[in-house]
Amino acid sequence: MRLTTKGRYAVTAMLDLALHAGKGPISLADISERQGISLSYLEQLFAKLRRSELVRSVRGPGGGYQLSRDQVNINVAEVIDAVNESVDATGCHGSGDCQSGQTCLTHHLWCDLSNQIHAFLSGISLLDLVQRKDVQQVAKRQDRRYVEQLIMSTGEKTSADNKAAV
Amino acid sequence: MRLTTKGRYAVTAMLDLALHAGKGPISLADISERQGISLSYLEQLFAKLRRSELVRSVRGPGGGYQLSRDQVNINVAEVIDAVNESVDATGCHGSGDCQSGQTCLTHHLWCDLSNQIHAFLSGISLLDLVQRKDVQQVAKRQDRRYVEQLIMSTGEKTSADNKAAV
DNA sequence: ATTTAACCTACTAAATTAGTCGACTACTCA
DNA sequence: TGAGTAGTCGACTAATTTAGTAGGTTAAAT
Repeated sequence: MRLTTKGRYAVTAMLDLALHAGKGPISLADISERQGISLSYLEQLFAKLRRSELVRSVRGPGGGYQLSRDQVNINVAEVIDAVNESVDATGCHGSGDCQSGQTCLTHHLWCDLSNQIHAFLSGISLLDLVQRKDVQQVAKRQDRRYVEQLIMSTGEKTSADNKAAV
Repeated sequence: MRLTTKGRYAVTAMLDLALHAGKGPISLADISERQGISLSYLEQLFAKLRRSELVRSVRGPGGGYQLSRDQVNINVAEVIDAVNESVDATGCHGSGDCQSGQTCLTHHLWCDLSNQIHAFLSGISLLDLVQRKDVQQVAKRQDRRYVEQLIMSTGEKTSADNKAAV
């Protein structure tokens, strides 16, 4: 079982998408900015998320990504699975041939744990997360920071060319 | 959070110790043989288990390791913590400074998951495992194999004094 | 004294993570 | 039509961790 920044980044990015849903496609550059994840790394993760049909992409200017399903129908376990190839805690991926073809002493323990974790994570949808108070607070802080940054940079570049107000 | 062979090996080895308790100290060579874990690697793991005071060692011939506490008072989470430095699922180790000093969007989610996993694993003692049917069956198979191997090797040595076979 | 087995340190190969870089393609808008 | 935006793709890299090796030292039993 591995639960590293990879899976965490994926869930965070998907949650960012969920939080900004209904405003058209969200670019990876925006997510990168808001969540502090490198753009190129996000590209890799979203390639997998797209293959798992969790997101849809729109190319060209104004393009980006959108959730391909309703927020209530995407759970955290799916997202992690998509980038991490499973939250399995066994070494034999559940097959039971852990010790030279036979089950090891603790095989069933890890199976139980895997089920436990999977049950927990698959019981949490993106909608659940979006509705959490702590998530909303952090999102608010991030959006504020994001807009400030935008004004700063556009102010420096061109004073008139101001396309995004939010 | 990492749950790899490292933590699994540690739990397996501790369970082996629990299963063969009351027969004096168990050598790492025996555990290595029965559980298919490299001796040198076991040494590293047991150095940590000893530092965490989960096992006591006896040096010299007939020496080995013993559980330092009653089986019912050692749980799986402790064992993993001892070798793995925690089953924490957050990237910030619970401190909440995940995104440049502030909590990231999904911080609380990973805290919840960590608690969930910890609660599950700390609720399982070595005694619980020893009493499980599936564990007893695997242990029986391993002991049988171990005795067979022992007879084989001693029989070959005394007859022709050749130490390398199998 | 010899053997056994814990103890300790340092090294290594392989895998994985977390990224970078550069080129290319699809699309929009002026 | 062409400039610019943003996804797509593949290859490459640095750092970290895992899993395991190797070699020696120390304590105890016979």
